Parts: sequence; C-alpha cells; structure tokens
Amino acid sequence: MQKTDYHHGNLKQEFLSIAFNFIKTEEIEKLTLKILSDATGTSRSAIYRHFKSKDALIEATIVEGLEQFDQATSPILLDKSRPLVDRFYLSTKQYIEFAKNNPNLYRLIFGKKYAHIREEVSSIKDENCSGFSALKIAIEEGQKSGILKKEESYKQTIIIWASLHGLSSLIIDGFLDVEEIYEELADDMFTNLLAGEFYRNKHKKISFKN
Amino acid sequence: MQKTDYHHGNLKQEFLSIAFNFIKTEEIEKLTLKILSDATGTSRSAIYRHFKSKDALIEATIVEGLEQFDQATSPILLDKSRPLVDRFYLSTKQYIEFAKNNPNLYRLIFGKKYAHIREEVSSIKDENCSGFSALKIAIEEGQKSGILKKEESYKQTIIIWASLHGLSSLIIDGFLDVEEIYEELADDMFTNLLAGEFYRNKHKKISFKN
DNA sequence: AAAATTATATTAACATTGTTCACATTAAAC
DNA sequence: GTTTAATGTGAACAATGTTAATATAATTTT
Repeated sequence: MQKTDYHHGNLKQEFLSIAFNFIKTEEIEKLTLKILSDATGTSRSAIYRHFKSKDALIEATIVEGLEQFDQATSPILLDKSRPLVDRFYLSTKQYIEFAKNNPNLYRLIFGKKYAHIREEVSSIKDENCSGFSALKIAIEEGQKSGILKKEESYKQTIIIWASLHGLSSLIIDGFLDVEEIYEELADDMFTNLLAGEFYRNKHKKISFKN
Repeated sequence: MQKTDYHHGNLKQEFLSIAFNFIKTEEIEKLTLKILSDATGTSRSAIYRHFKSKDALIEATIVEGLEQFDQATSPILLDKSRPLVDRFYLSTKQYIEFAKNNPNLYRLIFGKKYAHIREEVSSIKDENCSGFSALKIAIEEGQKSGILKKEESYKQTIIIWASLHGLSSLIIDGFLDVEEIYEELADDMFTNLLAGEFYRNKHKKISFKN
C-alpha cells in the first residue's frame, strides 16, 4: 500500500504505536480518540475500521506491554549460566526498574480493569515461560537444587510476586516521598525474601552479586 | 432543617453515603452524577451546591475510607495488652481482610489517582497513629524491646506495607484464580516477614497465635 | 483493461458525561 | 417583615465514545 491523501497505509499499526508512546508519558485514561485521530491526521471514527472499540486498542497495547515486561524480567531468570540467587536478584531489580521506567504501562498491564487480557495472554499456570511462569520455573529449579525450601511452588511464586508488585506499586503510585532509597528498599526486600522464603539453611550468610 | 419538596435537608451527607455505598459493589469509575441525582431525587447539578466537583465528592469519600481502613488495621497494632508478634499477625490478617471485603474502596484509597488526598490526610511521617504511622510505631516498639532488627524503621515499615499491599492487590485485582488459599498465602507471607525482616534471632522458632 | 468487490476513510448524528449559568425557591438573619 | 444567604432547577456547553450512511481507493475477477 502506498500513502495517499485518503488511504493512510498502515493505520492500525500507527494507532498502536501512538497508544504505546502515549503511555510513556501519560495515563491511559487521558488517551482519547481525538488524540489518536489528530496524531494520524484521520477522522475521529477511522479507528473503527481497525479496532472494535477504543478498549480493543488498549487491549492490544496491553498485549504488547506484557510482552515487553516479560522480555525485561524473564530471560535473566532462565539464564543458567548464572547462579540462581544472582538471577533472582537481577530479575528483582529489573522488575522494579521496569515499573519505575514505565509506570503508566505497568499500571495498565497489571491493573484490575484489564485482568482478563492478562489471563488470555499468559497465566501463571502456563508452561511457556511467560511472566509468572518464568519465576515459577526458576523457583522449582531452586527447589530441585536444594537452595529453596520445598513448598508449593505456586504459593512461593505468588509471595515473591506480591512483594515485588507491592513495592513497585508503592513507588509508582505516590506513596513514598523519598526518591533516593528505592535501591536500598529493593535490596532489603530481596534479602528478606531470601532469608524468609528461600534459603533452607537460615544460618547461612546470604550473598549475591549483580 | 426539615425536608420539603424543594430543599432536601442534608443533601451533602446523603451524597457522601450514596457514594460510599456505591463502591461497596461497583468501581468508582462507574459512579455518575446521574446516579447521584436519581438516588437523591434532585437535579443533575444539585451536587455543585455541596461539592466543587464530582472529584471533590470522591475525595471526601476517600477521607472517610481512609478513616475506616485505619480503624480496621491500626488499633490492634497499638493494643499493648497483646504480645507484639500477635498484634502484627492480627493486623496483617485484618489488612488483607479489609481489602478483600472492600476491594473497590481499597483501590480507590490506595490508587495513584488520588495519592494527594492520602498525603493530606495522613503521611507515613505523621505521629498521630494513622495508617502507616501505627505500623511504624509498632515497629519501633519492637526494636526497643529487642525482637526486631534495629534498622531504619521507615524502611522496615515500607517493606512490610509493600508486602501487604502487594498480596492484597493481587487478590482483589484478579491475579489469583485459586480462591481458597488466601489464608495460607497471608500466613506464609507473615511468617516470611518475621523470618526475614523481623526476628533478630533467626534460629528461634517463630510462633504466634490469633 | 473494465467491472465488481472489498477495504478503508469521512461526515453527520447520538446519547452520555461533567460542568456552568441564570433563575427560582426556601431558610436564616436582622 | 424585609433582606440576605443558602440551596435546588433547567437549559445549555463542550467533550467523549460510538454508529450509520456515504465516499474513495485498492484489490480481485472477468
């Protein structure tokens, strides 16, 4: 297709990338069809040729956002060339870093409103290493190798995710007014998780490197 | 004031209680001025005699919601007739219980959009035992009595709150599909926090009762 | 290559939303 | 009892997401 005055060319893709750029700086709630039509130089209802509704565009954005989130947090967890504890540590830091760098996207993909999209794309029960799956797989690896307590891995996964999700949310949702201690908090929380949930030998001094 | 056909009487209070009842069953985003005017039998713009805007009504609802949250979680923390560990445990359970019973309210009072209201009402730095303050005070009590590690209490407070907030959010935002294990998860998380962050003597067996 | 068909975009119109303004009615103050 | 302040109404606005009828371009068929 060639771009003309009338037909746009690849409007669908452009809507998607505009939405994706938008949440880099603004809340998804502020995105309107007018913004989208103005940015593409089309009419207000052009979007309906490519998406069933505004929500459908947002849902497509979430799918892409979940993919980016997975890429930012999962691969390191499954990289067997590193010690497992280091992988957990690095993934923890990258999780929080992702939330800090993409607060609007993080809220969008992990908020209540579009929980059904998360379930469609990937569930914690999936085996395809997406999102929680990677964490769960890494936990099970740790159980087998003996450095993690042998509990229900599903429960351990949730506990750890809850911790990361909670701290990330506090940070990006305006709870904390001390910007400088994010790193410390993340380290403390990780040490906590190791001491509490992870290490079978609680007397052992915890050490890890990034 | 007496109720007449024209003047309502205590319309402001009624708006507030309608809003408060509304979020018991529905998301705050679904609340419209039409719903409010229909429920009170007034006109669509009557609310503007009592609130500067729809948002102002919601903000007043948040103030009331924060108060209820504090009452559900703080008193037990400061009840010196119980062992401190038991208080932490009970407060943890009540925190999660509150979120489960009032998911829409919880999201409203602890969401990003109205973070400024939280700050107005009570900050973690406050000394008046509201919200985080109570937790922080209890933590400092534990440090003095020797059962908690002597770290920066501000950091410890955030770590614990983040854990509770994270687990509560996962539960009410549709992450977990296994309804039955909430209690177990809460207990596991609490044990984690004790083992990881709290107890100075890590060899000691943790025990608490509710 | 011309005609038919499909895909894509436009314009106009709707109902709903939060909000404002001029006006009406009641309650309170003097 | 008159004035003043408080409270409620109704009409009107701009902005929102959405739909339907129409127009234009691209693709397929003949």
